[in-house]
Amino acid sequence: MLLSKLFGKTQREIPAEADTVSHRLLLKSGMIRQLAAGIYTYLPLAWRVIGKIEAIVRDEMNKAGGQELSMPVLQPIELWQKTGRDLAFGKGLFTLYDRKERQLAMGPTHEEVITELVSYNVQSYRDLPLLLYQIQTKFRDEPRPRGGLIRVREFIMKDLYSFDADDEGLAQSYDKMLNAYRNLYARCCLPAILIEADSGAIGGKDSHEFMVISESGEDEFIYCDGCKYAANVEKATSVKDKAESKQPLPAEEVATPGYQSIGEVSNFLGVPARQTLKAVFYIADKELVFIAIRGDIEVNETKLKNLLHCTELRMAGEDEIRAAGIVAGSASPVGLKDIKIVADESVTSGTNFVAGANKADTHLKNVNYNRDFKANIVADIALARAGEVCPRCGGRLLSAQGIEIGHIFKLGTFLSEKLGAYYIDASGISRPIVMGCYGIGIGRLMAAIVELNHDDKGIIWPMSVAPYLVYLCPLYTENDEVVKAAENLYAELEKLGLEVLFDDRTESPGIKFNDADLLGIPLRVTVSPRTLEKGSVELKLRTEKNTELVPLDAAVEKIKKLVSDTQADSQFT
RNA sequence: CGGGGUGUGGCGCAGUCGGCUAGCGCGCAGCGUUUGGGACGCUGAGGUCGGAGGUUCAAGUCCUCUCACCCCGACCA
Repeated sequence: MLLSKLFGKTQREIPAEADTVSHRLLLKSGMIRQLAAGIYTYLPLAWRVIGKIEAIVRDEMNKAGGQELSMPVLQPIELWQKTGRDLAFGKGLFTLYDRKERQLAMGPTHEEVITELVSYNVQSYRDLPLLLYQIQTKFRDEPRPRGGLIRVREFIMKDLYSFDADDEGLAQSYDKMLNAYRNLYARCCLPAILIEADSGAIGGKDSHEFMVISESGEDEFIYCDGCKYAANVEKATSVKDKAESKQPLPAEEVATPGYQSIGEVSNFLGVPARQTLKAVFYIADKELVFIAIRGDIEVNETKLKNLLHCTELRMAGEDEIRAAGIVAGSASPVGLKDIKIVADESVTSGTNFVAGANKADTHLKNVNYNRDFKANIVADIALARAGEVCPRCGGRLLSAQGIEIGHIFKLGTFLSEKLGAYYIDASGISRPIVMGCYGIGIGRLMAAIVELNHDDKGIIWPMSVAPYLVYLCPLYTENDEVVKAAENLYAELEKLGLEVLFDDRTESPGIKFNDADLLGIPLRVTVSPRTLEKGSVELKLRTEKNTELVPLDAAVEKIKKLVSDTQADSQFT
């Protein structure tokens, strides 16, 4: 490809709104352009990268036994109503009306469509297992797109759906995908970390995410160096410092004039925060819920939401709390009636807590669970934090910020039951098909690769996904010798099928080198009067600092070797 | 949805107390001189100042409404 003909220009300056590394570099290199919030055009260079990532993903899916197909973007809303997931997605669903006033959803994912399809095509256990996948554009009206390609509203996604006769079959399919994912990330030079995850709106039981550590990521996960434990904060559990466990003392009121927050109250009374109980109020699908949790622990809203089986959960406003007759600042589960109380496990294991008294400027000392109050539900709704103790091995937990580059789910049978996807087993009994689904955001993957492979000069594409492998860079293009040598090289490399970006522009060396670095093409080949004087060309890998002079007649061989060597390397990173 | 911010050529920005023809840098086009890490000179093209309404002799500048985008939060496979 001649650079002079390539559509898309590198930018000297970039829009101020770009704040993540990948967003900046993809804009500066002229590879993407934003059309609206979370909606991007991929220019030719980016599209080549996308194509290469897709090819790797496709290859791994096929190797695992997947069959590719394509499904509609436009999906009747009734299909979503059947599974109830129109509510789970809520406003995240892009919808529109056709001329007959029928409502359609722009597919945010395709479990409904594929399950409907499979229900039609599968009747017998002999038809199972089945792995079907698609690589398509999906739509989600995210409340806040961000980070360039990290979180968008229109995105290319690979989704594979597995269909098995039973849980054991599902476990096998799940393992196959786990394996395929590991391979594919390795091929893309991404050090992906497998973590336990919450399954969110999609439902189901087991779920894992693949994360890549990056400050541009929007997920936090907790992990342990001692063992393999790693989980999204939404899901993570931890062992907290113990509260005291002594003989319960008689409860007594104490005056706490003007002290409301846990910090203030524990300070004033000289009691550690873990010996206090705090009250937090949520509105779960319009119902006010009282949360009792130890003062030093935060509520994990994901756990709470799952526990309450609600679709909408938010913190209650002060007026809503007051309307329920509760004294904000001194709220207490003690003596409370007619309000659902959810207690974190932490409140049941300690003794003699300080809690509110439901009376202004007053708290209660020596409050004990069971004796002084009871909860409707007791469960783990605590947020795990770095520094706490690992639930598996007793080590110290750490936390990291990351980009979610893959999410896999054991769905089970709830979708097949709702959509009538049943099969007849060997003994002639009708059973629901057991499902799994396995997603990867292709564009986000590209952004993640940039996040993890760059320097202050620009992108450093791994050979496996680079838009071109060789950046052919003649200097002093008014020099006929240079042009001739470069054109010969170009022809020979093209003949070998190597993808070459030929910088045929009459620009100064500085501009050419800087563009080469910015675009991140793995191998730069410089031809100039200086190199030709020695009958050579200069080779430089984007990953390396130093350059190497190679005789003209050996150049093609050497380039070929460098390209295939690094490509092979990258598969095992 | 709550909080904060920004909208002026393709990109980055300036524009005072309302004042006359809306500027600068980059990029773009032409010519010439240059050239191993973003050269220089000259010439030139390119603008509904986000939009609507208002105040005024006069609005990029003031007022009202509105739209878009960004950041934090909520939210989010």
